[in-house]
Amino acid sequence: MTAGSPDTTPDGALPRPRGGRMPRRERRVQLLESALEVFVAQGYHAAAMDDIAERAGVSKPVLYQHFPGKLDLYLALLDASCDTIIDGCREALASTTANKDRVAATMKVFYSYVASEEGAFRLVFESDLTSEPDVRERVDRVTIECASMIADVIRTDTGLPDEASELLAVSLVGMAQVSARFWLAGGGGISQDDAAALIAGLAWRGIRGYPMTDDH
Amino acid sequence: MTAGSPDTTPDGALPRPRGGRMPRRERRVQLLESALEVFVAQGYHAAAMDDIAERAGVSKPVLYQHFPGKLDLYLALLDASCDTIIDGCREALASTTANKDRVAATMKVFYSYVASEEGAFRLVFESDLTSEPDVRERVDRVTIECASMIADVIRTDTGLPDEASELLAVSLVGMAQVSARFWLAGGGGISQDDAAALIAGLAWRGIRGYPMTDDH
DNA sequence: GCTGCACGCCGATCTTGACCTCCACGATGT
DNA sequence: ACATCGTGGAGGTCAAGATCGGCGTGCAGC
Repeated sequence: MTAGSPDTTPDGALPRPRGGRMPRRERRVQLLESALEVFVAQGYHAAAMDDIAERAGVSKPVLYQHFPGKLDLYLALLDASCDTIIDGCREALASTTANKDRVAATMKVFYSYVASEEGAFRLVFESDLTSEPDVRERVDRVTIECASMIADVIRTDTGLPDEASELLAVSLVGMAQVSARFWLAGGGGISQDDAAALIAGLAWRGIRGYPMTDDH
Repeated sequence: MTAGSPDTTPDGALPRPRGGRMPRRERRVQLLESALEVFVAQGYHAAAMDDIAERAGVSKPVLYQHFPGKLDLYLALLDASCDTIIDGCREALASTTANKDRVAATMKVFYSYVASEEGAFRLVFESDLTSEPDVRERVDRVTIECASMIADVIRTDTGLPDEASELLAVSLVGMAQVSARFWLAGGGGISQDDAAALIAGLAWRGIRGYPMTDDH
């Protein structure tokens, strides 16, 4: 079994002779970490199970002992990432009752999610497997659940009908996720906090402009 | 050569005996139309050259007579779709000097682009081939060029620094494209014009809130 | 009318990458 | 010594991109 350099496995651990093994649960966690790195770097289609196994420093059958198939491995990671951003959004909205602060907190959550070291957001915002229904369902659910929480606030405070509130909420989610990804790709001309505050300011100015008496 | 039903090719034309042929330029146009239908419906990876050939009512070697490979076929369609939205955005911004109307016109363009019958926007906003550099470059260029045009207006009217203007512009682009796609998927509870106007109103309220004296 | 050529076309096949599995090995605990 | 567990070298299988070698038609020239 080849290693990247003499005496170490690809992740820098000491070489493990045949049977140099881990408890099953530790191995599963390690495989997920390696898989995430590969899927984030290459996307689903360009990532081969060979690549993932190599990154984990194991052979391919080990992957199949823990996951029924490649798609299952991907969905396990996607689920975790979806939960992260949905939970974060919920917590941000619940963290205060002041709407201006809710907007700021939510924007901060999106920027932190996109900025996180392991890049799990790419499985949600930049998936190349959305033709697969199980993936599409999860990716859409992120937008729908985040928007739904935001729409509840909009509806309560503006009296706008459901469809309008939902569409406004979705556009705020779109603003957050597209600008955060652009900020990340742009190499940080603005700090993360300043960028999040800037876009939160735009969002707040926009959304506070809907008084209760407004109708369209 | 089999057909979907007796006496017709898949596109409903009468069967063409061997040698029933088209001039080269007409054939190329027809192949592009068929390819677009298949890529839009299935995405790049799930679309097979067999599928495209069958949709066009020809054999696979005919595809390779007009396009060096699958990726080239996809890029030809992607380029056309990118040009459509960039040109539309430019025309919308140039159509008036009133900023409020610029915002409305640009939003209308995004909603019309997403609503268009053949669904070419999916190659730009929902591509599953962004791990391929040639695709990534084009898809990013749409966001960057649209945002750049919008940022010029923002910078001129607010005096905000370049990076801030760009980021605000990108968030407006994100708001447009994500809300338009959500509106399309939602089955039209709101009319296209009402939806575009609603989101344009949010955008306008947000962006007009940056007076020249504002600093961050 | 015949022949040769240009053009557009296709059935069959090749090639290859990658998902997934077979069968057996080594380490560990009892 | 044996059972169990975690593991790997090797390879089966197949889908799909791409190509080979040749065919049929229409037309111009003789």
